[in-house]
Amino acid sequence: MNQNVFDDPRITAVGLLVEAHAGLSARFAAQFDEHGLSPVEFEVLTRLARSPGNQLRMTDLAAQTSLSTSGVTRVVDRMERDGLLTRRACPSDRRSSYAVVTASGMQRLDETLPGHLRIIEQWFTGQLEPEALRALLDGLRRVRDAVHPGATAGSAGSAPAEDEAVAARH
Amino acid sequence: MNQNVFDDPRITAVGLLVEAHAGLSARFAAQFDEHGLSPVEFEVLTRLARSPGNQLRMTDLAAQTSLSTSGVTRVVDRMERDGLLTRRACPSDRRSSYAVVTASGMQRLDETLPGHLRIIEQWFTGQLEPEALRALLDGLRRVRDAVHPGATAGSAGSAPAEDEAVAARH
DNA sequence: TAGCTATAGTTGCCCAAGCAGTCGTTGGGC
DNA sequence: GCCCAACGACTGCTTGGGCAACTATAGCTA
Repeated sequence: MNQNVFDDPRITAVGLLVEAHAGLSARFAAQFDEHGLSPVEFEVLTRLARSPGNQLRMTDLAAQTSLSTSGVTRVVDRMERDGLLTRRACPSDRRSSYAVVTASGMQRLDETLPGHLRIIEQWFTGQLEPEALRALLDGLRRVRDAVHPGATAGSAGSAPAEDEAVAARH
Repeated sequence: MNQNVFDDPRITAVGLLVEAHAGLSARFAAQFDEHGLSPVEFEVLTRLARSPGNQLRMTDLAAQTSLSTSGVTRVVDRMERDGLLTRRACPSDRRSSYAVVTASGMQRLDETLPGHLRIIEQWFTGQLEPEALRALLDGLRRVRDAVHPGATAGSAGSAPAEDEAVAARH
């Protein structure tokens, strides 16, 4: 077999993206863990916290996260059990329910966020000069726009503001 | 709560990285699936195929992939069942065994790789002019070097050729 | 208003993977 | 040569998450 295939610059490029992502994710996970949160829980918490009223319908939450609706049901189960979230009935549609961040949940998030930002700074954004960082982010944005975050977010319809979120604005 | 925290450029930066990665991963997974492979299986196959003799000891394979040793045991189980791999006893150390790619495994890989490269080209490298791509990869490399892929790979010792790619060095 | 279809959420079942414990093997110290 | 700590692989147990089936509600159409 053509051994050189694996030296193809395209393979290398993907390798870099994957490794950078994996490395950062590991750092994040370790810090979340210090605050008793899993990566998904942190994601859920931020998504809710940035939404009006600190709440979101289960489906919308699923659309904004990396989870399926059944996945959301279970994460919310756990987080409700841990007191970070509550379910609240939707007055206008009895099928729907909101996941709402509790005071305790907000507090947990407040405790976690500063460290999280520090880690991003330390291992990601702070690694590059402003100009190089800008170039990196521009590139990522173009790739992101191409592959469409639809895979992850793409909640068509009711999602506010075209989504975005852990995403990008522009 | 300070709503603006979520507009922090650091959060946005991470969002871009995560979404670009997730979007690409989804495309890859879909194409792998067309060839009856999961992402892990593809990773295992490439790692072995690029190693001398198309083989690697279980532990080294684990070190080069995103899996634990027990994870490797099971993936290799499945792939052996499917005829893509075989286990071979290590003559010099009876504790170790090699995972070896079979002819059928190599063929599967050959069928899969061209499409994979095409997808990388189409959604990633081909999205940017050469200069912008170079800048993106430089940035990724610096971040990767900082977070050390050690978290994912870190196979000290016997790993061949300093590797690269989805891997890590020293 | 009766009926039909689409939607929101939950649950049963399954699978993939990690951790920790086990067993056999090895190699160094003496 | 003997002993013991370290190592390589595998297995039991548990956890997280997806898909598909199911229930209840909405809302359109006639």
